Order: sequence, then structure tokens, then C-alpha cells
Amino acid sequence: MAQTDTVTRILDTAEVLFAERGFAETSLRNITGKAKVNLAAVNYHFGSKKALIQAVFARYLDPFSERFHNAIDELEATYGEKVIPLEVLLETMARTVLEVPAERHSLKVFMRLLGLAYSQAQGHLRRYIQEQYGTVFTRFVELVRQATPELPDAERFWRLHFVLGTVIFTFSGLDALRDISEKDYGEHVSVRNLVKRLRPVVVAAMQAPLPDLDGQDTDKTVTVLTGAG
Amino acid sequence: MAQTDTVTRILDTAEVLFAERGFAETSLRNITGKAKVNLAAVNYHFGSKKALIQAVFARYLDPFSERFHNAIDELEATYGEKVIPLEVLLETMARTVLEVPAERHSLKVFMRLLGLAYSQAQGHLRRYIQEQYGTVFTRFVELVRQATPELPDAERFWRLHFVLGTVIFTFSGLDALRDISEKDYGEHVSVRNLVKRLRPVVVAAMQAPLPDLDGQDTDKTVTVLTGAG
DNA sequence: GCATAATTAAAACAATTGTTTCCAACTGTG
DNA sequence: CACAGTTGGAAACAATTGTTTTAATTATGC
Repeated sequence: MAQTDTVTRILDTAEVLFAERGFAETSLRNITGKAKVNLAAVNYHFGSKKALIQAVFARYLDPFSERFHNAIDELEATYGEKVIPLEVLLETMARTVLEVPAERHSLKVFMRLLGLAYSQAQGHLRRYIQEQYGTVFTRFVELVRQATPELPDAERFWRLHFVLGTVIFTFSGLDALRDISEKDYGEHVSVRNLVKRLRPVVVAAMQAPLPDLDGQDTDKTVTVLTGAG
Repeated sequence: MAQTDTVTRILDTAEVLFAERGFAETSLRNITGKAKVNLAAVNYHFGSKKALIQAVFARYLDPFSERFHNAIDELEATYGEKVIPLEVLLETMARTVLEVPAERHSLKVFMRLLGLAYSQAQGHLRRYIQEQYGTVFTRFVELVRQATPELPDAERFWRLHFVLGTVIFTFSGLDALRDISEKDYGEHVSVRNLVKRLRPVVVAAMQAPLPDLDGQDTDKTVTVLTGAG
């Protein structure tokens, strides 16, 4: 058994189990058992369970980070001094996200891991991702800023997280949602199909009219909402 | 110490710890220690940790379910045979969600618990919530269907989950996001403020143009996206 | 082909988990 | 006051956790 084989086998098994059950709910014995490697192999090759978790993320985020930087480089070279349209930025992000796991594993696992990174506020993980891949996200946000000059900075910040929530939540719970969709509406949705459904919704969300933040909401009447129809 | 005091103290402490760290990461000793009750009290009063988790949810979802049914009853009485507008439905849902935890605890905890219920796919939890509170959601969805006749059923299904993802994701990670927002943009966002920001985005998402689902995406050009600008 | 390092294997480790047991303390009722 | 049943408290339970240790095996370099 080659040296890399054990490492790869652990990573392959771990990412699936993590995505299915979460980090705390997945024991090393569970991983090593399913991967048919020795229990001590995890601590030998990775050092600790925390380090294994980070390694699982790195295997997705490293290629993503590199590809996305390259994609943005190309865009900037193409558009020169001109502002890159929001739709192009979103499309580039989507394409990069879709490309990375396509090579090896499923997008679902990747998204589910991202969702876990947020929801299971494992302190070390959030810190690791922020330190390791913060610059990519910062660069993207800056371009989005230039593409949406009409949005106040704070508003853009929140809207980006709104759509991030939509995407992560959707793909993270993909299996369960797909089952319901298939049972109730008889149609099987592919990832590509779902991306197509997401497109107009995400764009509409980013381009929605600005909220009325003045007035200390003295009343909860529904009239406030109707302004967007 | 009255009989209910211990139970309440356990629930109050458990919901906060669950919301902060998740279910598996929160031990009974952690809960009982912080709640200053005996370790065995949990198993005595609730039977098991699983049952405790369900009880924590029930304390939020029971009042929510009742209030929401009442609110819908009122709406149906008011509108008679007429269709209830989408904005009114969303507003009613939002108001009910905001009302329930306001009485006792924080909305953040409530949302975070909902997020965990989805992300930490504890089988028993999802089943419990589905069995216990499925009818409320079904009733709501049916009204949304009448309010959005232009949406295909499957499309409406997905869009509801898209916005559900936005809301849960946002409030679930509220603390972390708020910290960033406050640090980078110097403005402290309240829950009410955030609800105001969500309003136009959610409405725009539901009313976004329909996706182009034909054509087996032969190309990944950005032109597909621009149709929504 | 041998010496040395790298990897795998098996076992034990200490710590923590949810749960149960057993007994004391309390509560309310006759 | 006495006695039933309920609740609280400390300890122990068995199971599982991540990690470490020790020995065997395999690969590598000279």
C-alpha cells in the first residue's frame, strides 16, 4: 500500500462521513474502519482530528482558491479599466465552484462541508478558513462592490450573505430536498438544473430595491412590504 | 426547588448551549453544571438526551404553531374567498416568528436551532419536526401557491427553500456576521433592522423571472444570466 | 543485502460520554 | 405525626471518544 494511498483513502472516506453526519458525530474509528486503514493512521499522517478536518477542506479550497484567482485575473485582463458586470462575477464564481468538485467528488459534499463550517461553529475551522482563504473572498467582494455602486456597503455585505445562505442551504440539504421534490412534483432536479433555478433568484436578490431603514418601525403593518411588488 | 424550576432551568440552559455549540458538542454535564442541577435530572425529567433536544424545540415550535394557525385563520376570515397576497403571507410568517421568542428568549437561539435541525441531520429531530409541525408548513405553502399562480409548483417549492435558506443562514450566523458588519461598516444591526433588509430581497427572490430550463445548457456563457438585469 | 527510515498494526491509555443505580431529602396527604 | 410518592444528589456503569505507545512490517538509500 503506497504511502499516499492511505492518506487519500482517509480523506475520501472522511469527507463523505463528515458531510453526512458532521464532525463531532463522526468518530475516527468510523472513518478508519470504513476506509480499511488502521486507527492510528489518522494521527500518524495528519496529527489530530482537527488537522484532518482542515485537510479535508484544503483539498477542496486550495484548487478553488487557485482557479478563482486565475479566473479573476482573466476577467480583469479582459475588461481592463471597465467594471466587470455583476452577472459575470456571479457566473464566474458559480462556474469555479462547480468545476472544482467535478474533477473528483460531488458538489454536494463540498457544499455540505461549507455549510458545516458555518453552522458547526468549530472555532478552529472558521479561523483556518478565514486565514487561509480570506483573500480570495475579499478580492471577489471588492469586484462586486465596483459592479454594484448603487448599493451601500453594508447593504451589499448583507445581500452577499443572503445569497450565500441560499446557495449553501440549498446544496447542503440537496438530498433531502430532492427527495421531496421528486416525490411531490415527479421531477428529478440535477445540480445544473438547480443552478439554473438559482440564477434569476440570486440576481433578483442582489438587485432588489433598497429597504426603507428609516423610521423606527412604529407599526408592523404589511404595507411596508408592498413597496416591492 | 419547585418541580418545574429544574425542568425550566435545564431547558433554558440547554437551548443556549445547543444553539452555541450544537447537540453532539454539548454534554449533559455541561448543561446540568451550568444550570446548577444534578446530572441525573435530565434523564429523570426528560428520559434521554434526544428527548431533551425535542423538548427544547417543542417549547418554541408549539407556541409558533398555534399562533401561526390562528394568524392564518384570521387572514382567511378577513380575505374570504379572495386570494391572500404574497406580501401579507410573508409578513404574517415573519411577525409570528418574531413574536414567539420575543416573549421569552432570543430570536437568535430560535433561528440557530432551526439551522441546526437542518444541518445536523439528526435523523430523529427532522422526523420529529416533520411529524409534529408539518401541517402548519403545508398550510402555509398552499396559501403561497394561491398567491403565486404564475409560478410552476416545482419552481415555487425551490424558491421557498431558497428564501428559507437565506433567513435561517442569516439569523443562524447572526453573531459572527454582526461582528464583521460592525467592525467593517461601523454600524450595529438589530434584528428588526435585518428583517427590514430581508424584506425586499425575499420578495424580489420570490418574484424573480422564471429560469430558462429548456436547452441542455450547451454553453456556460454569461448571457444566460443577463436576462434578469 | 544490509542498515535505516517510514509506514502499518495492535493494544492500551486517559478522558468523556449518556445512562442507571441507590439512597437521602423533601412534599403533601391521611 | 406518619407514611406514601416524588424529586434531588452522589456515585458508579458501560461504552465510546481521541490519542499514544510499542512492536511488526514495509520501503528506501547506500
